[in-house]
Amino acid sequence: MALVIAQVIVDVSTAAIDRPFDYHVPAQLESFIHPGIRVHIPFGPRKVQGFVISTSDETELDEKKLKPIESVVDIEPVLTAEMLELGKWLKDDTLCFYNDTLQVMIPAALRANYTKLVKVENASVLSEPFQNLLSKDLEVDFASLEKQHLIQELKVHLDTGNATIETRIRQKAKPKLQTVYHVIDASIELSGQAKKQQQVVDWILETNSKSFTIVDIQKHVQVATPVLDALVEKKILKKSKQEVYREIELLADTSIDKVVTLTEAQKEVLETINRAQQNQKSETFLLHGITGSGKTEIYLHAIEEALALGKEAIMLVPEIALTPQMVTRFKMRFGNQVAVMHSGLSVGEKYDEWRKIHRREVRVVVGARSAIFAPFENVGLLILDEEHESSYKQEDSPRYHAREVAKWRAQFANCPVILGSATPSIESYARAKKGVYILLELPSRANAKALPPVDLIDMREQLKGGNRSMFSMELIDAIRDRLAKKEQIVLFLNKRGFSSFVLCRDCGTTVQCPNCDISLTYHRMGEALRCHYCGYEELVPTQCPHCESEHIRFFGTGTQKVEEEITKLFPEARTLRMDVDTTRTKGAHERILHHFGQRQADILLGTQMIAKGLDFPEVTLVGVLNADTSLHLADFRAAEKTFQLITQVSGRAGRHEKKGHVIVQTYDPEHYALVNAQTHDYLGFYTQEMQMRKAYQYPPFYYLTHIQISHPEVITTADYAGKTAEWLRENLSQSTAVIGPTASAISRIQERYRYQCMIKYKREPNLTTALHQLLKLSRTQWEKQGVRISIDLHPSTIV
DNA sequence: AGCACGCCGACT
DNA sequence: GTCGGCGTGCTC
Repeated sequence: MALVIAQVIVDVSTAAIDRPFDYHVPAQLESFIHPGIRVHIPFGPRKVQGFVISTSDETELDEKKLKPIESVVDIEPVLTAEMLELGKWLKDDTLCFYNDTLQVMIPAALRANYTKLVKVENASVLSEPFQNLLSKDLEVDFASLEKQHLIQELKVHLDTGNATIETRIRQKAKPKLQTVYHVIDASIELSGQAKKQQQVVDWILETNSKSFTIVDIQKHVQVATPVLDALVEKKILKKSKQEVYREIELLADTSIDKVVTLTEAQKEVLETINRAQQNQKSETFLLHGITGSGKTEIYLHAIEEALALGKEAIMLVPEIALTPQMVTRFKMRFGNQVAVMHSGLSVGEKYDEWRKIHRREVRVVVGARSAIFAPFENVGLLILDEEHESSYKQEDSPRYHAREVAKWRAQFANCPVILGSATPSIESYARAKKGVYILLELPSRANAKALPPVDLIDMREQLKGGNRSMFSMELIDAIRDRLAKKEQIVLFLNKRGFSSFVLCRDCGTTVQCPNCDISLTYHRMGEALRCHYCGYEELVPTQCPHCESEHIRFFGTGTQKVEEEITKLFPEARTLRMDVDTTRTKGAHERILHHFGQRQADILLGTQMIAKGLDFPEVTLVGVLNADTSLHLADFRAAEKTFQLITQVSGRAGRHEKKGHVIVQTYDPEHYALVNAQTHDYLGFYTQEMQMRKAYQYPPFYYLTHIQISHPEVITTADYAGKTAEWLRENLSQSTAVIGPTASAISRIQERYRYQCMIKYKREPNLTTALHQLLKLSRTQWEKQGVRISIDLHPSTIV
């Protein structure tokens, strides 16, 4: 009999371990071991989990060196063959380890949790605190012993063999189980005293039930589990556990899905896409359609085509656009054929949605970034709505971009990708112009409504005129007018790169985070100051920590402050505020929008999260309070982001019968990003922005790679950043520019100073090889000094 | 990443 | 004399 060997990627993310390890497959496991199955394996002195990536009947190693696989974690593979391939590509594309890319493709619930567990033979010889920690099967967590300073004592018992240590591998969530009662024999006689039990039996006979849950019966008979258990005891019922999915709450809004007849323009676009689907062509379409042009309707029809062809579809939307409105629309169209994945779900809920996909119970997935890894095996269509959104890029390792993953999967599956947006990213539009993508345009609104007029209000003029509030006279008048007409208003506060902080008016001190070089952000809730980078939190001081002055107060324009001013200006208006503070709890997001949709408020005030996807017929005024904050970021995409933002919010006004109006307040009304947003001129903006990108040598004319060096001491950081730049200049071609090192915009995060280098290049065939060498150099020589290096091959924001 | 093996200072 | 510090090197 052939010797069976499995190649395993071990769940340890380190360079030295980043390769397959061979394991012997014991005979009794042979039929279970397939690529994509996870296994428990001994690794050195410990036990870990790993992914089987392939099997074979030979090994290059000495056979006797192989250890056997201990057990399988899964019955069915959690990763398809495609995923194993995708992971291999993705690790090279993002410069991370194979294990990282495989882990990112499975739901968090399945990722292993390792705990060291101490088992004791004889508890009576232990000290009292030690005994108190033990569970009833004489086990205790190693970490809790450490906390109680019982390691010394443990060592003694490890030596005598009275205690042993083992690693326990746990999963974060399990399938939810529900108790089901099955009827065995309802004809058994009950004693006259058992009234409740009799009621149950009567109900069973009446409805002729074969099985039911406690929830089912409680709708008709008031019973608790003891009664049912008594019936189980009498062999009338039998109890069993059954897997159920966690129910995801949806505030149903049936008005959303009306069957729409497509316009000629929509039909044409759809036909082009469907042709690619039918011909199994892996093409990338850039669907450029202005807000309200009916892109979603095209997605829905294209998905229908995919389903008709017997294929599956994945649709990505940015996190904040994954509104209940959007989800409901999909649920109404595709019923229980859809799984939904977004960050609002608990780990368990995400796991359940993932299992629906895994078991092929659904054929459509709507979700945020990570839904691109939906384990379908017969994908026919991939869609990224709002393709320009930065949330498609994961900002920590593996730093993947969902757009690139989508294109890879499309090529693998021979199917099209649709990138849709009203304001495509400059890179994507440039690619479409070059013919790399196929450009599809929807230049007018589906209901032929004109885009709303946009007024740019120069806030400098307001200031000159003596108006020091954050509302211009024009905006105040417009709000007053809409309130009188009982129409709704959306006010948008641009908070990108902006937050409220505490400032001492006497000495000018701002309260800084002790770990990061950044001002703490003021949160009214709990009167706390929080660091947005490390989570540090403290109470708002009543005295300046520097000069002890009591004239310390928070500054900056938070949504709460705007809300106060609205109340002052318009006492009669009902305002809903939507920001990180009011949407922290589960479902809060949905509730606020639902209330606004039900017209329980006149004004919806919010940040980024209200910029997208909202469609309320009564909204006729959109106000942008401060267009500038995103304009002056130290980021080459600042203008692009501002243009996109203003265009997106403007699209919220007057989508239906009533005419809309947009007021944008700014200190820089001549800026091309704002002027082009005012005239709804994407092409105009694109043309000017491309000139800037060309002049300053930014993407899409040049590629960028961002390298960050960090260390607890500033001198060491600067020193190694210099070494990095020097090394890059020596090892990259002449035409490639290495910029820096410079201190990062946030010079310290979590007690580590940060310096960065930027590589600008047009063609650098050896880039990844060189970067691998740099990483190796850093690992072997710099890491000992505590220097950390992180590389982002295609940075989307530069902070 | 862990964990063991291995070589030099302060203690019963 | 031993206990224990953390440097180095390996994990199929």
